[in-house]
Amino acid sequence: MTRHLITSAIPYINGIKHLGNLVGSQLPADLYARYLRGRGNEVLFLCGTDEHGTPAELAAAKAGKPVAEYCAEMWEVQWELSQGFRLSFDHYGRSSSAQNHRLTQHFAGRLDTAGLIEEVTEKQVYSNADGRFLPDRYVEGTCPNCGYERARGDQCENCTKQLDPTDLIDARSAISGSTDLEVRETKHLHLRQSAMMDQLDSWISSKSDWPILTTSIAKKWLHDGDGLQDRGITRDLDWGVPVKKGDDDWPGMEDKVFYVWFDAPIEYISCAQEWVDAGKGDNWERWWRTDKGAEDVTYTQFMGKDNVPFHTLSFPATILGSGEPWKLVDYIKSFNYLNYDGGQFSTSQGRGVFMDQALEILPADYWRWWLLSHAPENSDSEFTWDNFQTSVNKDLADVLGNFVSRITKFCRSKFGEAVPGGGAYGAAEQALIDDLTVKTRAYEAHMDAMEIRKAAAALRAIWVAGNEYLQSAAPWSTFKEDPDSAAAQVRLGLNLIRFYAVLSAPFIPDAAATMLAAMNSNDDSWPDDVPGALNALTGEHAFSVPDVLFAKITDDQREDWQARFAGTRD
RNA sequence: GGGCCUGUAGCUCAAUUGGUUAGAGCAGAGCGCUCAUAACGCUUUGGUUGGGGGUUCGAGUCCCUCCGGGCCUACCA
Repeated sequence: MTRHLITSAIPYINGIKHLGNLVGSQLPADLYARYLRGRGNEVLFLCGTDEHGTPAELAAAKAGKPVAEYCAEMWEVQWELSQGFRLSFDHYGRSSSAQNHRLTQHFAGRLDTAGLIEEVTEKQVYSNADGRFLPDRYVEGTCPNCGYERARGDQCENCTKQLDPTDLIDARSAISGSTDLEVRETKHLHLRQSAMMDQLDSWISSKSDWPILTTSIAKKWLHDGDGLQDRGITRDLDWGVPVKKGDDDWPGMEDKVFYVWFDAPIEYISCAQEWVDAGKGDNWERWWRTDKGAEDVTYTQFMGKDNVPFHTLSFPATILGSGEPWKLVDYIKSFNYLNYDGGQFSTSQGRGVFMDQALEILPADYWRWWLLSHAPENSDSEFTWDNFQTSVNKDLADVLGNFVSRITKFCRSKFGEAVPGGGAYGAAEQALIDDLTVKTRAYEAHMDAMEIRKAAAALRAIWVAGNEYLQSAAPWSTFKEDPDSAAAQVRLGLNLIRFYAVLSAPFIPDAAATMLAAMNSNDDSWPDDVPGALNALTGEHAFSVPDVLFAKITDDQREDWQARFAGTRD
């Protein structure tokens, strides 16, 4: 048994996430957590909401609510949805928690003591009408290069020229449209990442087994131009972690907060404290402090590719720079994007399927199966309703669901609703058991390597093997001549259902629970011993015939949903 | 502009990292079965691996070039 700390990138607070967000971090993290728990490992799986920053304030303003209230409500919404998708977090925290405030301030103090914080006076655009400083991309205007009228202050998306907000002609606030802008001086703290470039570089270089997507992004930042740049870690905002050095005030930094990307990853640690404070655990340091028991922890992070720089560089710089023995990440699994029917999912345009809508139309298992078996691991992948309907109907309804249905119903009609005890496994049964042993080990190898699509294919092959066996054993024929042999065949079939329930639980937990319950069993131990697992249910053990596990998606439903989600939300 | 990823059968994806005749699932065709959600099983048709050139005994894999798709580019997060 080993100990695994798993975190998913924490989703931003300003709205309900779409399926692309879900499959990019939380869902695969959950798959891995469930798998490792299933195999008897000790797992701490943490996630939460990322609540600070300009978009949260704007979303709250749009909703007409104080930002704290808005975030609290959205946390509740996201939490409920995560439960709906059966995401098995040990704790779902908040980056706005008191624990995270304290720890963020603690890290800042340590970094300052280590000489890694620099105070820099810089010029930023201030909007008098909005009463706030504007991030570059919240300044809009006409591009001096191409004349595009909606260029942003950081870059013109029409001609891709890099811009400075002061370059824009007729600059205006993207928030209010006000042109009453001025450039003001403001003082900010910078994290001297440049001083840690070599240390980070050698650390990244030691991770030869990480996905190319992860290391190539990190190395690009490390080696591009003059190398890793210092980064501002404070902002002129109201909502966030107040700038302090540990418990002490930071002179000159009153009314400022830490930048969301400084405090958000720290929430991974704070979340473990929240977990303890919520009474769910009793020692968070043994997961996070290598001097207090975390030296044997394997830490895996899951995230979309857009989050990679913060997890490979900024957050490690924070941890290493503190000079304290915090646990560093051991493996980063990053994902490409899921596209929607020929384009991108779009939160702003409401294009695609969002988590709440998905659960309104189908149970979580359908989505989990499709999303995980099509996870965008090597390149962007694409959701289409045709593909979704076909995959779900074929894999879940026909291959797995129908298998459960045919064997339980056959047994009920010939032997009644108890495992028949007659006969004994013969050569054909042994061949199946041997085959399943090989296939199970292959499935485990893919799961261990976090090769999600391959694991899904391996699991499906395990389901298919059951149908192949039933077809060749043909207990409906055997029964006429030799009821005892048919009994053994059916007994193996029923054992397969329990076996499938255990193996499939990481992907489709609800169906797995239904299958296990139908087999009237609590034994969900991982089949390290496949022959033993396929002899677990013995004669006279009562079971029940479950309802249809997976109803098929009809053509009408598919067309309906395709039309409903093509345009804008609502 | 720069960097990275990517292009394989009608569709979604593999290919032990340069090694025999490029494989699966779905869709299509045929056969079988009748326990089952018109489900299952078996057989089978599909490929000039985006185009072109090069290195090599050997290239989907390495190099060059062109074409297409995507992401990132540090103040959105």
